[in-house]
Amino acid sequence: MVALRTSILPQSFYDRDPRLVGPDLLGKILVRRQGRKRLTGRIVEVEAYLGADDPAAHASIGKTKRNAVLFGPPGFAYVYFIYGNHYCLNVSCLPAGTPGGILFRALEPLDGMEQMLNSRALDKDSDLRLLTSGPGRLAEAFEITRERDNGKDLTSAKSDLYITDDGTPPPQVLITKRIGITKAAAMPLRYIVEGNRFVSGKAVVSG
DNA sequence: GGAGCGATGTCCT
DNA sequence: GGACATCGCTCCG
Repeated sequence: MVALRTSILPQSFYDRDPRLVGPDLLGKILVRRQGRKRLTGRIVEVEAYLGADDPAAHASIGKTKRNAVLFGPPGFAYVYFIYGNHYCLNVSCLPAGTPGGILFRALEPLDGMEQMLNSRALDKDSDLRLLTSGPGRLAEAFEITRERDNGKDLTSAKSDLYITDDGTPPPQVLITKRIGITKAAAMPLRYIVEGNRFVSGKAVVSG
């Protein structure tokens, strides 16, 4: 392994249309810092959610107490609770006043897998895709909750949750329809790393 | 391996 | 009161 320079993605990275931020996030690394230890995972699947023109987006109904982070400055965590069971992590995009965000749907686990297994209540010989393939799963593996993380600055080294670029070359990106929504289901706003086995849903068979 | 479905809390109308 | 950016378990083939 070549030693690569790792840096936190700055606010300017997120101060763009989610359709540009989404594909650029693939290959970057989500980091949860817990004292000396870290949980990390490479981002392999995200979805873009827009504003008033995207009926599937939480922001489409206008600013509410719940979705306020999406209307704030770029680079902040929007965490919501869904189906009575699961948290989902997003990052805000575009300048304050203009809503938009990216939903994190799958990671390839790197560091701290033992703790992720524990958080997910899985045993050691489980399929590792069960750790972080799916928005609810990755949130649970990284112990992400609304109470703890909503509104957190993901561009600050002071945060215990942030996203880094370790210099890995950009992956081959595949664009598809979004998953698990009923409105605006045809919009091509899902971005995945082609062929990566940690992408959620059906295994992507190459060749 | 794939379709069907229940669980379960929060938000908004 | 209904919808919901999910998951894991059944049941069927």
